[in-house]
Amino acid sequence: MIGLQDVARAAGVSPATASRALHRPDLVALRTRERVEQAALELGYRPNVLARGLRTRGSRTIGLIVTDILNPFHATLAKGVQDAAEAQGYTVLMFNSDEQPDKERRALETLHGHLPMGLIVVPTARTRENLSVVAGLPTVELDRASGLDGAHTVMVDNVSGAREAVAHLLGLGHRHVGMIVGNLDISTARERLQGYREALEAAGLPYDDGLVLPGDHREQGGRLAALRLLSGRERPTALFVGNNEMTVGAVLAARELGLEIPGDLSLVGFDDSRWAQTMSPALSVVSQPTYDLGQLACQHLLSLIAGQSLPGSVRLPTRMVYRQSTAPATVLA
Amino acid sequence: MIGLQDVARAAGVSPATASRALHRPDLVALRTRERVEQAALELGYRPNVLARGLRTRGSRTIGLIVTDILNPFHATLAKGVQDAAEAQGYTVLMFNSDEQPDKERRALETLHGHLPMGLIVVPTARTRENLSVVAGLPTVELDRASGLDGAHTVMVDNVSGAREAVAHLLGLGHRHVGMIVGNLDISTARERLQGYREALEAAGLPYDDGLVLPGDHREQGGRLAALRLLSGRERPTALFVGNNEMTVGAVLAARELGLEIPGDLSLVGFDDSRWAQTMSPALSVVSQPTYDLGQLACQHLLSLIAGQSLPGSVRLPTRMVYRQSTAPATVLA
DNA sequence: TTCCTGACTGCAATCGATTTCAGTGTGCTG
DNA sequence: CAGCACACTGAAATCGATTGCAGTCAGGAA
Repeated sequence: MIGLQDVARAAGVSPATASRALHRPDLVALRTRERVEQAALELGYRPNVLARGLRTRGSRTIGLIVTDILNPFHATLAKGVQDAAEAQGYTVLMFNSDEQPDKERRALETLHGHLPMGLIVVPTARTRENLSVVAGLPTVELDRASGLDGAHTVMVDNVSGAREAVAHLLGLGHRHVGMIVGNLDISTARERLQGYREALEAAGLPYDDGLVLPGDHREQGGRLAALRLLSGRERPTALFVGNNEMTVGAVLAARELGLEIPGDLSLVGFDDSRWAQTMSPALSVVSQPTYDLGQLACQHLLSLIAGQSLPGSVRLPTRMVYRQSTAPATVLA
Repeated sequence: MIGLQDVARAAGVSPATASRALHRPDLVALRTRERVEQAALELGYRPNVLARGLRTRGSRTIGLIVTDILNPFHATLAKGVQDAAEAQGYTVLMFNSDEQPDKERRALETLHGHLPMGLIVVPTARTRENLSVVAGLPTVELDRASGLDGAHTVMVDNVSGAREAVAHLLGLGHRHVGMIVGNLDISTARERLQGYREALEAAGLPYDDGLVLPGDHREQGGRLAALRLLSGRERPTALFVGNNEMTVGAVLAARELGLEIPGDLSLVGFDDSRWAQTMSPALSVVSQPTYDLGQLACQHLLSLIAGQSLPGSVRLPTRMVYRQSTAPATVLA
């Protein structure tokens, strides 16, 4: 490995000068600097990030923990974060928590040893406690809020997104609108449920516990919840599903039960995706600016690292996308 | 930050002994070791990976470069790699090349500074040259072969997968089977084309240049290629598409042209996915053991790092999945 | 000429963990 | 009782880059 030593020797200067030439150009005579730069180039010098990080306690590295990289939503978040980080010369250490607090904790511990300069995390149910592992590290919570006091969060406006979706269904005349909600330990689930309730209230309809079922944010959980919800005697004629994977499950459940969409069942999902566009009928969804969310979180974090003080919480708007999975309620009277 | 110094002081020993106690237990008296372990636990000691890596030149870190994390195929590869790495206590530094040799090169340079112990890369068109940046580093090529001599590769059997898909279409009576092939600088594209040719040959049919169009591995490229292929006078009655994203494009193109699948056009894609299963008609595909591919590549790399010598190339089989996007050719006479 | 200033440069310490080498002390053998 | 081997432990060097401090030198002022 080519070290700064080698560059210095080749340029006929001390390592100290070589170091300064490369990143504090104003402190070095022009001709010296040129010699060093030339030597560095010729030798293909790459600074040893470990040594530098050790000395400066600044690794130009940030940590990212998402809950499920296989979920395109999270993959897109990750891409947004990475692109923004790379643009500023930062490297991202990415981990998966698989929604498991234990894995999240281990990821945090591993991360801690790498001395990252900041952290972006999509919280799990126990992030609030887990974050003590990296206490003091600038941290941004992405997509969800752990509930930690004074935390910086970058999220979408879940309440109004959900409200709009449910209002749309109610506007079509549906009176039994079910919801598959997700794990209520997680802020997005709570907020989307809140939006659902607000829409009902605005329409003067009562909130019915029996129409709201939790899922586990995965396809299987969505499918099971939908099967139960749609097999009851008073089956809902419309369904609002709280995340993308569970929506797949709900579609599969409807097919299993022989329910036509949107004829027998109107469906709206939260978060858009490739399959939501290509399936038939194409799915109406609450679309999120996912990539922007990731980028913004990263920029926010980098500002934080730079010592700027920023508003604690950022909300991006969602956008309702109308496709073919919703239809007016048939009047059975 | 709690350092080894602190642990040593708390345990009343020298840093040297503390270090040994934690990872060379046989060299330290039992009681000393216990004191150190206790102190480490109480103080919440986490080794500084930077310092350790600097000293040992072994960071327990591996690099991973995929071409597009937004593509679920690559996301799945990445998950496989990460899970396998984590199981062995390795941390993964992941980068995206976005299929661009320049970005790949920058990723390699950044990676190099982090002193990873090995590298897994999904090659782009110019990986062969780019790899010189990390010359000497144990490297495994994943999904594709860069063509580098003596490289270790973990791939699927593209030729036989493609052959099987095309043979299926031919078996249904199709005589004009088109292919959207991908960038021929990339080994998977070449191999899948090879399979296409072999299937034609086995059926005694001539190879027709006009039926084979390149795409760029993205949705848009697939769509444009399909539009051209399907707008000609002698339009193919069946289409084999060489990767997942381009297949979406082909489906969209068919819809634009008002072609029914499978009535007017039989379609087989390479690589399965969520949307291939939920779209209607559900898409027949050549399915790949994607997650296994990633895991295997990582295990292979870790063995390499451990100094074992291994077979240079591993091939996993594909599996043809028959769904509803193919039908017998209508006899027009 | 002498002294001073300011622009550069180099020495050496530093970050934290590992590891070589040189002790120290114990117990055992002859 | 002397001598030795062995089991432990600690001092100090090391990895490579950065940086506080001090030194050199040229040019200008007095």
